[in-house]
Amino acid sequence: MKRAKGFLQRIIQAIKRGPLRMTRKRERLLGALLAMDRPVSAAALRDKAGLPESDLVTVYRTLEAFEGVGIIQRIPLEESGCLFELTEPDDHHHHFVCRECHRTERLDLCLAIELEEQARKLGFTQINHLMEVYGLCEDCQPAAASGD
Amino acid sequence: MKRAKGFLQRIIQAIKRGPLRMTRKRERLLGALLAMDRPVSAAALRDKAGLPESDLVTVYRTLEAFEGVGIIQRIPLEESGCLFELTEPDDHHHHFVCRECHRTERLDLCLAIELEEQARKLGFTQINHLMEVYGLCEDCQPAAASGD
DNA sequence: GTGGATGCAAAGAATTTGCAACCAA
DNA sequence: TTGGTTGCAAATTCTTTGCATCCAC
Repeated sequence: MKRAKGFLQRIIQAIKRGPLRMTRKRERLLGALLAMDRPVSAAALRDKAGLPESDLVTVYRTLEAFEGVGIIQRIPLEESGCLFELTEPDDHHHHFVCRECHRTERLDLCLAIELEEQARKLGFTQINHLMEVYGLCEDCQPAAASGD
Repeated sequence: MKRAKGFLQRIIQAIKRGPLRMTRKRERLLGALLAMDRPVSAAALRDKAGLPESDLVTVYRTLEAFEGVGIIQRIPLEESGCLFELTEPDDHHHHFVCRECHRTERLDLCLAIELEEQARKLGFTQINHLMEVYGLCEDCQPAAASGD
């Protein structure tokens, strides 16, 4: 999943286009997101960015701000919580998520067109959809014991 | 969405088949679920069943038990929380959910086969998937004011 | 009688909010 | 200077847990 060259530039542009400001913390968070290049939880991101525990609030606020300019996508986990992924503004896609280690793989199957059509027929507007696949990845298989 | 005649009987059988017991509270909750015949939150179910506020714990425990025998399906909401729906044991389907009033409509489109195949290819096991469509239903449209 | 069910209180996780101090543009 | 950003503490929401008591089978 190597990023295109101008990715970071486009992201910074997207941020500065709005009323948002680029601060040192945001740079670090952005750097960490780019370095990891995979969806992470808010806490994991904070750690990777080298921010102290108390800064979880800043992480959430930053992610929310970034989500607002379309460069962060939120991936709900099966039970609770979610992961955040740095994406190009119009790159819609879903994921396979390991429910154990949270490793994710990109999923390029989507029913957006059909779902929105059906939803509109039912009278819905401002339609949005969610689709994620959960399972145990190769590294998290239960030790194949007796027969469980 | 009228239920088949023997629905309640099959449900009670499913419950008694396991180590579960039918108690007065469970009967009331089951009755409320049947009466509403649509997905509801734990709190709404408690109210509909006429149980006191303090019984939310019992509602959650009951729903968890029922989920275990396959007669309850959980529908995650867009932001947080979820709805619970009474279903026949093998009736897999998804939903359109109004993010405002939580009204839901059944969605009979599903990519289960494709998703599981792709997931297996990636080395995943114990695969599960989630797909829900959110929007504003007819009754919850924003008053079409100026141009917002 | 026995083991599952319930009541009450309290814990828990993830995320959000309020407000004063701070700093990027 | 100005208004977005951050720090700290605390609140919120939804859900789960512990444990003594209760009741269905």
